[in-house]
Amino acid sequence: MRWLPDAMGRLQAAALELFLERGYEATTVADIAERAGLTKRTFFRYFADKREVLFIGSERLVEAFVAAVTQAPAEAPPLAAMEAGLHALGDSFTAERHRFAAERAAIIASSPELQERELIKLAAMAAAAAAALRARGVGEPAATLAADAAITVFRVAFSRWVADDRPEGFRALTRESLDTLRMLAAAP
Amino acid sequence: MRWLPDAMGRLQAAALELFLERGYEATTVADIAERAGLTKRTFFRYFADKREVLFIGSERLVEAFVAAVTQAPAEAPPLAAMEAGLHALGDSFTAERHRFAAERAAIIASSPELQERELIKLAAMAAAAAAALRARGVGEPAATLAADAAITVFRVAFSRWVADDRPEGFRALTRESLDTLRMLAAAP
DNA sequence: CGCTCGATGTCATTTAGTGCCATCACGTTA
DNA sequence: TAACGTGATGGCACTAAATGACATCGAGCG
Repeated sequence: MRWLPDAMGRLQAAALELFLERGYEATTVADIAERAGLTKRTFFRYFADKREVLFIGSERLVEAFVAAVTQAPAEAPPLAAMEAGLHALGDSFTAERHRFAAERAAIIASSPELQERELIKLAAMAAAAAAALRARGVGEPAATLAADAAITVFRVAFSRWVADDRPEGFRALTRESLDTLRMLAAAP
Repeated sequence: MRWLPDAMGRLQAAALELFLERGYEATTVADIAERAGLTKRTFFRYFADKREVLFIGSERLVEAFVAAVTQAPAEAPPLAAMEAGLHALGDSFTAERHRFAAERAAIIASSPELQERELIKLAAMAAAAAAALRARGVGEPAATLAADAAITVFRVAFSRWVADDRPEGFRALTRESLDTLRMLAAAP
């Protein structure tokens, strides 16, 4: 299997299969590499560590988010700009990807180690979003607060989207969550 | 040093010293145990893993938070109850503990591994806070959103408190951050 | 004194992760 | 066509985290 194309993709697919079959902790990196027809050493050339095989590509989400925030109308208040970013993210969560997203989410939910990694990825997204807000002239701590709040909205919307058997549109879920947050903040 | 009292405290002190001297990654568990006059095996009896030596005791913060939320006036809206919880937390961050908190925060900031652990501890606190809100009759997703927003406020307030050479009161910082969040949510 | 029990030590083992160098397949060039 | 260079992969050795099984120590108690 050496020299077959798409070694990284094969490793990702093998990892997903094995995590679903035996669980994350019961799967060794050597197992994954073997199923992909490669070796442990090669696995660590593509992924910084065992968890990363489930998270690679998250930079593209961050880029999409930041781009949408940057392009939002200059007059848009911080949370409105964040909403634009969230909707850009939503474009990645289509009906076709729902099955994969749900499987991946189930694996992550089964392991604290993986939850940690997910949290730091979301924190990185929040940091990038806060930087984009600052570039729009938003000061601190407003930028950090708005960015973190937006990521919270994203987490809530995403978990609802994943849990739903009949996935509704992601946009509607984010709008609902954001509205709820606004109501909470408006309460005396 | 075997049978000397407070093995756990000695391990924590040794770890903090070594992390400050050499950095977290350059310190092995064997190093810590040796300085504490114990062995690696004993370290892992007190702490689930190497990172946990910096985080043990966080359950007490969670308890204080939850207790304050539970005891808040029944009519208090969700974010007001969260504010009560945050102020209860603030009681733990006194001027005497400022030095320790700053050193600990600097160590955590130096290592992604430790940041991951901190994030999951905060997530656990948010989950407990959300459960406390639900017990007060708050529905979902409002409970999760309010709890996560409160933790965001806490993070902002805490980082400002730590960074400050002349530590102001923690209460004032949380109130400011919460007010900023309310303003953001109120913007069109 | 001898016993029991909790805390600690010792040893072996698995696995994640990394550095170093060898090897392979492929394209380029002479 | 043969030599060469290059990027991807394998092989091997090594460190350190983490865990299980079992031995040992020290203190209190009858």
